[in-house]
Amino acid sequence: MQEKYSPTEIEQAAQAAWNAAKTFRSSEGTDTQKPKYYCLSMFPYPSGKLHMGHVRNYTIGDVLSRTHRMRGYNVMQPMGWDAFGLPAENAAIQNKVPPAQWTYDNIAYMKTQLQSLGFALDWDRELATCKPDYYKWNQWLFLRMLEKGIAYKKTQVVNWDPVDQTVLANEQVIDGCGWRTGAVVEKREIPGYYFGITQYAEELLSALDTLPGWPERVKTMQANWIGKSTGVRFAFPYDLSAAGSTNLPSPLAGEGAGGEGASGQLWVFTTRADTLMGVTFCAVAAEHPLATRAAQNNPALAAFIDECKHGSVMEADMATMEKKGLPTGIFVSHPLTGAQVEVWVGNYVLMSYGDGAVMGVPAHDERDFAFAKKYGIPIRQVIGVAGQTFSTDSWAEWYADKQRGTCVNSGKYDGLNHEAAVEAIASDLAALGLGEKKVQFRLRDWGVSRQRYWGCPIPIIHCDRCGSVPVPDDQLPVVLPEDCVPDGSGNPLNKREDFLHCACPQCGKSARRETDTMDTFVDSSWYYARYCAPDNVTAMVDERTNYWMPVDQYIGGIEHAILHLLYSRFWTKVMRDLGLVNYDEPFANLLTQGMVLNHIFSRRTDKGGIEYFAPEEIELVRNEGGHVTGATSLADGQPVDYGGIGTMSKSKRNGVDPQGLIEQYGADTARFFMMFAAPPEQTLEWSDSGVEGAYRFMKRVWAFGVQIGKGGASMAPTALRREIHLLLKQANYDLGKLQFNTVASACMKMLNALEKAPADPHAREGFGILLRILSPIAPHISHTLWRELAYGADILDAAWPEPLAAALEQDEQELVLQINGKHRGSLRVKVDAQHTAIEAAALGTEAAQKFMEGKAAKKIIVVPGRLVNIVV
RNA sequence: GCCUCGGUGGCGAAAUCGGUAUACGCUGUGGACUUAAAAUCCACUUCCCUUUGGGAGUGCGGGUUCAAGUCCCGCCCGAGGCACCA
Repeated sequence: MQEKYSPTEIEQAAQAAWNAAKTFRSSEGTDTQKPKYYCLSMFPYPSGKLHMGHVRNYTIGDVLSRTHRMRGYNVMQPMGWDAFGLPAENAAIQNKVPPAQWTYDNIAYMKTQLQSLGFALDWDRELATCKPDYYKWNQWLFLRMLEKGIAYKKTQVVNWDPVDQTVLANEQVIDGCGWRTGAVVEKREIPGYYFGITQYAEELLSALDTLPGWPERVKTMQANWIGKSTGVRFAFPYDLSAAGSTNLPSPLAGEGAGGEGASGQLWVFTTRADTLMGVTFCAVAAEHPLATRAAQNNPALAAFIDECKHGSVMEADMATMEKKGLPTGIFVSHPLTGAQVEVWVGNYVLMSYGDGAVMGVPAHDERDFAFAKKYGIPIRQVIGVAGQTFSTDSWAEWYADKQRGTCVNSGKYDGLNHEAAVEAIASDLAALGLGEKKVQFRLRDWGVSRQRYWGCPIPIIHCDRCGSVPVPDDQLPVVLPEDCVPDGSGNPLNKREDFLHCACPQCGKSARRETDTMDTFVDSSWYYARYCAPDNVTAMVDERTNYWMPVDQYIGGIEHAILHLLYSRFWTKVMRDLGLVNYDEPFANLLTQGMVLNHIFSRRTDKGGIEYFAPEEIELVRNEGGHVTGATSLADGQPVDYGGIGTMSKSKRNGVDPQGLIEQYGADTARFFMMFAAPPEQTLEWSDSGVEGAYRFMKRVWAFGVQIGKGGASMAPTALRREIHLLLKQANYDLGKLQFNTVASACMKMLNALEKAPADPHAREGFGILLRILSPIAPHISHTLWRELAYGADILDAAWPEPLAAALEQDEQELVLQINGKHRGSLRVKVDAQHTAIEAAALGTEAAQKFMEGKAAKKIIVVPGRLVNIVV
């Protein structure tokens, strides 16, 4: 055994041994005695290099995999590549390399990085979503969903760059302008395919209760996203044939929502039907038929509608922009009073949400209040709270209070509370045939069409005679050509005659292939199921999937809390309903790791885009307190904008490559430091100060192993033995909480204790416990020392240590002494001492005598095993 | 803007059910070893006060309690998400 700790040597040897023995190959049912444990970390996008977020993610998964293996589970931990996506196209634009080649090169390099970290991965199950044998099944399931009506076609609104004549991703829109051209982005409606996730809204919401292994915050976020609300959908009738505002209400006007005829009904949804008597205007989206109609002979309105169509489609932009509106001159009738209500076009009303129209109640909705103040629309109070005075001068929180408010100025509804008023008004609307109570979801259907090259082709053929025809199953997969090089001016598939040209499956005549590809969230919605049957060429999944699924522990970034996790849950339910799998939910337990953050530096390009700088390309400017305030480019010495801290990502170029760390200190140090730095769920601002400490610890573990020898053990209890077992108890408790930073601490505390008593008869037992607790975090050094010190053949086959009750026993314990809640000393008592004895002992202490100042004790609180508080 | 989470020494953090705030580590300071440096080891390291002792203290302001980092109310700041980044 070498005197000196040499990580490169022992890590390469350990990894070679694992590879040769295929140690981490998993198989189903070979050992039916063992419960299965499917441990899955979210697969990476092959962006080029690993970053610290990956190291954190995959080390967490590895710690859990190795711990469960030692605890006797049949473990599977696979790895693959989320290989389709936008960055490959951006790289192609920059370097003129085909996305396929760039992606495969990145996968090859990142695989060597993952392997050098010593993860217990079953590489036999590796998959990449850009390979036809994987995405064939995206296409196959798409066709099944089309047959069942879960997939369908309708128009979608996209960001359109008028200069590049191309669709932009939200990420490519900066302050409403195209990232490369600087042109003001337009909203454009184009056809696209959707998945009917709203058909599953109710189950996606209620089934959250069947997921006790998910963090509450993730379930709350998903529930809010699905956004179930009970309200009233009702109509304002209108008749435009009688011009002007004097037209009489005609509640019996023609049926149909938002009809385009002269008469019709303007439908809206509200959760505050109790405020219906306070409606003073309606607002519709720029694309609403009534807006279109009004604009026909109103040039100012037409111009405003045009203006509404500029800017991005992002909700965050919509919510923060200035709320603007313009009256249409069209009046609709209040469904209950018949009063005339003017219709406005509002830039904040979305056509894609609900009916594309809302009622305006300025007195009881903060946004409507601001809108009404701005445009001089009447404000009519219809809700009151006892003791509060309403004023149209400024908004007050209670105006929208559902709990305390009751109806006022509302005729027959006066005095009713929120619920009673909603019931009464809903039933009156229903009697008129103008509305009903309705459950509505905020969740929208999932638009999956992307006007991009590097993705899974949508298996549709367009025929002039037959229309959109599904590609027959026996012609799947529709293979994406891998030699295209996008140039930023649209999808290169549109120029590929060999891809475009095909025969119509129905009539056999010449036809054109669909060039849109699928959202990459489709790829990641079922990869976890494919890992279970990666080699099946005749089916998407098979019985092995039902053995392994659901995933016992899923680990990934909190940024995926809503979209990826919700889409995966939806996809699972679709597969279940198609009879492909027998489980309802894909992920039994979920650990959402906090993001690893780093400073972001950027500069505006002359066209209004943003150019990011990597940390190694800049020099930091700090203030006296050491806080980063700015930076300059090393290349040109000119200042760059400091964007604060944010997630490490390829696009912001602020990722830190772990390679240097691994080469300098070894994988064990990198892994240990990553686990030690913070608890997994917490956001972590990257800093490598402290890596030295982790490395020092590894060296000390090695040095202790070198000098401990192979001596035997005695049974006599010692202080060391008690301390080691106490730390072990704590470590096992923390492991159960997935709090690995304190497990790492426990390892350090164990070593501190061992170093103080190297000659203790229990030192060898204690070191054996330390090695096993450490092994999931730093597997190479533990593997090597376990074998060298003859604890056993392979530490992976060793039993996980449990604390011994005999080692923890004690007959005295120390209690904290408080006087009036202040810490004043301590006292030692027998473990089995009665309360009265403890009280007497406490009162007899010197500290009690001193701080009670001769006063009598009013009350004595004894917390067993912890403290005594004397109140005087 | 909306939804979710977080804020504890100079820094990363710990504190299990409301019960000793700052474990473990980093940095720093002093010392040992060395011709010297590195490495290693030892000691100290929340702040304030004149102490051998005492006081304050977990983003800010209130509250509940014998006792609050932990529970309640109101703010401030940071991060994640907001449906075409993944």
